[in-house]
Amino acid sequence: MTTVQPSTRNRGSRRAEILDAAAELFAARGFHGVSIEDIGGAVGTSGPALYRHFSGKEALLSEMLLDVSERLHTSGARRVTEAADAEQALDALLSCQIEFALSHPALITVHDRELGNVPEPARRRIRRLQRLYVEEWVTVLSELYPGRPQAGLRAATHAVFGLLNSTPHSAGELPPAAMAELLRGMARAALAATQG
Amino acid sequence: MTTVQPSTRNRGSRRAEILDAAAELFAARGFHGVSIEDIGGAVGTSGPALYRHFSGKEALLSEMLLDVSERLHTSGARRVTEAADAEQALDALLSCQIEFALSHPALITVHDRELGNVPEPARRRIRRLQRLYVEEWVTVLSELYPGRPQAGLRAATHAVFGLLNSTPHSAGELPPAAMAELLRGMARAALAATQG
DNA sequence: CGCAGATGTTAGTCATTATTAACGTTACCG
DNA sequence: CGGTAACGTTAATAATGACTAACATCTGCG
Repeated sequence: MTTVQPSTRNRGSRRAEILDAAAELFAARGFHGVSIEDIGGAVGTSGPALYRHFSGKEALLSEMLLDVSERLHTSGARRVTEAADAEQALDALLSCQIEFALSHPALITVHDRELGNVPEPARRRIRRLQRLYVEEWVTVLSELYPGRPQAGLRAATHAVFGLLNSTPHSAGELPPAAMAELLRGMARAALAATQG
Repeated sequence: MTTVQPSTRNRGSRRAEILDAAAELFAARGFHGVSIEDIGGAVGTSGPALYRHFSGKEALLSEMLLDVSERLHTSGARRVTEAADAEQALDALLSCQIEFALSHPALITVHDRELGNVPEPARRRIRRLQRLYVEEWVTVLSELYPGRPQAGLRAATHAVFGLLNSTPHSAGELPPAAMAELLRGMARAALAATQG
């Protein structure tokens, strides 16, 4: 009855659709709280159809987190090299992170909750990308606030991530643009306060 | 063989022990990623022994989250009423939250991840306590920074929670006292930057 | 002593769930 | 046309896991 033209569809669009749906579900109920059947249902197919696109549930999660880590890291890195000075570099990092957090809250949520469920080959790669991303921030901050110990800057970076990623918890309190400006201002001030 | 004196034990100490172990496990692997068997194993008994202390897995989680919400809310409320002015009240709130986050990272983690798995009678109570706690912050902030819209202050409060609760992610980067001071300074600055 | 209560244990039970198997269908390509 | 690749479907299968039942044990108290 409902005949959707299958092969006219964009190549790989199905994979993306599944990843999106899974991200929402994982964010809402946690990796183990979501069944393959749930994910299938969310994209209109039922259950085992997923195995035509992913080798398993863990592989799906792995790909999702790997993609997020890569996007954050590479877009951050690119914008930093384009920046004229440390001040602008920090602005670029803040923009990237805020834009991502506001437009993909589910991905952000899953990204910092579910690493523990990623199996080992991929886990290491994701960790490495996360570490590199943090180091981008620390490098910029070191240049901007010289003389402050790296350990403190690293902790401050994590704290700012926590601040920026709070977005999913305050869903809809403010319009996105206002939220973005609020977060940027708070993050900048928090980082500047890094030294007592 | 290994005979531990059972009834000489502190009354209710077993419950607390179980709650502690469960908090660690839930924080590490998520509610659905932990089995009753796992929790039992973590306290030296095996599996169904838990049902002597809790009516089920969900009840265990409910009690855990209810307790956290209550402790945050009531200790915050008490210290706020003791404060001489809004400035001191904010300091008190910051102290409570930071102390709690640093000393019970697992509880903090579970508290803001697993509300969705709490069944309905308790869910509502926890939500109410959380809302009240946020309102304590917003009230103090309104007094401290008059003229700023409540919606912005609410969003800022959530953002500061995210900042302070980042503790589990930067485990051991800094000694606790230094971490506490760093977080306090960053949070204060972030809140002060609430207005553009 | 002998019972009560608190706390465990092991062996079911029953549902859920990831994954695989076996089997269509549809569209394009030679 | 005929075949093949992409994509789905509905049954198994096999494991896991929450919860219950039936059965100890041990302490303290009358």
